Amino acid sequence: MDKWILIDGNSIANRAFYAMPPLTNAAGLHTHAVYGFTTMLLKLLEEEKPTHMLVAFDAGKVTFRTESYKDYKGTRAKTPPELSEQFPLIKELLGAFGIAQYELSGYEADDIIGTLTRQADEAGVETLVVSGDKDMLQLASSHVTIALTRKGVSELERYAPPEIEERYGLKPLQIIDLKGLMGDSSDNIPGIPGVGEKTALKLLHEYGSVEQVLAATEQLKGKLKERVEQHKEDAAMSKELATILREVPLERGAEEMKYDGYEPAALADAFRKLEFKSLLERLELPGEGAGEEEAEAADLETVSVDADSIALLTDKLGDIEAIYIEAAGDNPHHAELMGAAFATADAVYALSPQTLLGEAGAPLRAWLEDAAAPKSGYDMHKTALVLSWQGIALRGCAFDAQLAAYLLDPTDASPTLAGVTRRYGAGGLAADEDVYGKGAKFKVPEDETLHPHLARKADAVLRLTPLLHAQLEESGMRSLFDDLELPLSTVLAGMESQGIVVRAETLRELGSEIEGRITAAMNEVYHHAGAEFNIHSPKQLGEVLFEKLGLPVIKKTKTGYSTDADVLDRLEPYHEIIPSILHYRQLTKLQSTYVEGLLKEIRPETSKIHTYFRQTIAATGRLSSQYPNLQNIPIRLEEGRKIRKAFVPSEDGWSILAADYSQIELRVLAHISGDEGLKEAFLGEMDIHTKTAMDVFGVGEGEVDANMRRQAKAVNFGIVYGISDFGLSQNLKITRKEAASFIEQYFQAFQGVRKYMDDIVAQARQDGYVTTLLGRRRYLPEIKASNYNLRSFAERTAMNTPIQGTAADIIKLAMVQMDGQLRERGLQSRMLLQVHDELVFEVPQEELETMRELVPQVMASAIELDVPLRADVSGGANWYEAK
DNA sequence: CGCGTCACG
DNA sequence: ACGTACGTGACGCGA
Repeated sequence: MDKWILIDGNSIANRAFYAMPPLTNAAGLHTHAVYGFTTMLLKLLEEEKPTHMLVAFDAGKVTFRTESYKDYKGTRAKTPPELSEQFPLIKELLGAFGIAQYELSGYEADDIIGTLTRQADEAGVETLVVSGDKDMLQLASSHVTIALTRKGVSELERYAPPEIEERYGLKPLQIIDLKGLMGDSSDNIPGIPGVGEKTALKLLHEYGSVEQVLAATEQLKGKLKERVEQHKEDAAMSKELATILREVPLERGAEEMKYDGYEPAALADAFRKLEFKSLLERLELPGEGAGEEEAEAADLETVSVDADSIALLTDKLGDIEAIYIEAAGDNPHHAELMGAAFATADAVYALSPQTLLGEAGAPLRAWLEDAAAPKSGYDMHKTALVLSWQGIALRGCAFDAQLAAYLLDPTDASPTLAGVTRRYGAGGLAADEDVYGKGAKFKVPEDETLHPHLARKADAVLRLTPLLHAQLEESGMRSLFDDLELPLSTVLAGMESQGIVVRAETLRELGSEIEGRITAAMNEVYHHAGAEFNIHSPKQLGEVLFEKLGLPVIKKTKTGYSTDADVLDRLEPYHEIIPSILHYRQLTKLQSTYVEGLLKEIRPETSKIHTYFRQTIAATGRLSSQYPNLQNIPIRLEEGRKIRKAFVPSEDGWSILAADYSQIELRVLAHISGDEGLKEAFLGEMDIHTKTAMDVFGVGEGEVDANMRRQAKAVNFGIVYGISDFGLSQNLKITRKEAASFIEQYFQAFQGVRKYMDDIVAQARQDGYVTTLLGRRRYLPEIKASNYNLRSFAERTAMNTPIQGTAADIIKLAMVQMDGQLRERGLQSRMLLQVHDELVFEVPQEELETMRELVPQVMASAIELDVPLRADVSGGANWYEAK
């Protein structure tokens, strides 16, 4: 039995374009419409198993419809360039799938499909028409089903005549009459003004067709009668325009639509070109990664060395340019060394951990520790940590391809080496997943497989190095890389290896205290609810609050009722259960994340926690912290803040010293905007929120009360985030109008800031990216999107990134300088943590005075701005007391 | 594994 | 008419 699928290519591409989040490939080409199209195709192929398939496209602007009605589709907005550039890609992709495509000058896709469905009807072939356009419903018949996209692209709603009857009370052909009466603004089909779907359906249920309605106008009444009489011609013409042509002179027949399945290799090539990694995985290609990469590697001499043959490598230490050291696991403090490869200009050597760590590996280890032996690598930060756990202190890092790739595009977090290699045109490299498997299937392969792969990776680093160097140069980020990020990676590795002592005993004491209070809060909740349930389950909690107790629904999420803290706050007046829930949530968060979570991370031998600061994650240039995250230890609420008591110095008699920048983001804003009022405020060391309150509320310093200052503080936050009246109104629980007036007042007072916000958005639109003070870039392709939400988001990002990113630049500078100072002065004090605007040290008694002076001085002078930078310092026996 | 929630700056 | 504050990471739930 044959089965045809006919797809309206233009309609589906449009749907995919607007339904999918934007996606660009390395070349900056948008690919999300192609992506959406592809997922839909894959799903259709799997579910429908068609024997014939065709995608029809509109051809050109002039069709027989524009000939009869020149305004046809006249109001339709021009296809955005982000979409039109994707049509060639879609057509190429269809080629790779082996799916027929067709377009015919003078006709639209739906006419081609209309003609084919007529043929299908005549031949009695089961057919599915896929489109986003309701007009297609007119083609439905006993053999033809119409699938319309719903929400996304892959979710289809099927309409055969019974479903159309049920939904509209109409026969398929009456869909044409429906549109004739109501028109379609997207195609600029007029219809009868004032007649919408409701009226049109009523008329059709009574009279049956446009013609019959027009013949019976005397029976109509009032305004409706007037309108129909006046627009008889429009209605007739509209019906004509809405009629899909079913007699197009097609030059192709069913034979050309035959679909025999796709060639996996051809499709994989297409996906690779489009950078559809997840789809590539879905294909599950047999022997993937073998073919071309091996051909590529054939020219490469891979020498697998062991303890007996290591001289082959150690004789050539001076020639090594690039290294690649592989470890299994994401957490470098726990990762197991898998192997290593060393690349010279003409050969690559690979070896196993036993060889590297054994007696024979000594010269190699000495070379790794030699600061005078420059080496290029990929993720040297992680490499340094993995090696440090093996007692090897990596030195002489001259280049890091991962770090370079991050600076070149910081929105691509932790790109894989295979991805970077492909993107910068340094030849093919198999993806790790294809060699190692992933998730539960992860397996370290035999050396025969592993060593050539590692060799190719080291070789890829070697070939990437000059390419990435050139790219950095071209983008003006050489100094950012050489003088800041690369040195910082070493500083970070040092901090992480050092670790911070966390007292398990203190955490356990806190934990048992919290435990009792959790039980109490839980019982209160159960008591008020009149039943026991899982409070952690938003689903169950929602049912209790909004169904059982009948509280008003404030906000919904995709999956049901929202029960977040904001909602609960608003529900507080309605029921006594609310404070108990909030308290329960607060306590369980403390217990699971901070007491139990941190306890799991303490190494029993040393009582230390070693976090992993990630340098290539945040799009703004900030660091992030994992395993565990030590950048979000509680402080705002006293109960949580006590967790900090467990963070203590690693030696007796030492202190914890913490220093944090005061208002660094607003000072950065004052500098880059050049706003006079803001600069003056900081030059005079005024309280910035009070100053803002004075200007926004137009009062004197003495008249600013706590509430005004609080509101002004929120305005300042808003300014840094890329303000919107809605966001501010939510935050302050005031009306949008009031928020808007605050913002207007702010911009009146700080006109330099307004100008900065306008200029930075304009600049982002012009250049496609924004930069920080040190030249860090972030690309914002969506700044030109036609979708309002995407564009607004990009605009706020354009305002925020230079501020947050410059603050990140500054504290990174301070860290590198601080590390230098500690060495130069031969101090024993150690830098342990960075929390975005704060640095944490452990300090021996005799250096306390020096450090209390040195740290804020280095932080404040890390860079010179038009306003002073200030850092406040504080010390104590633990992190809690250093406040 | 995605989602909702919440901890931090 | 629409839906928004910026940047992260970890936990528990439930499909």
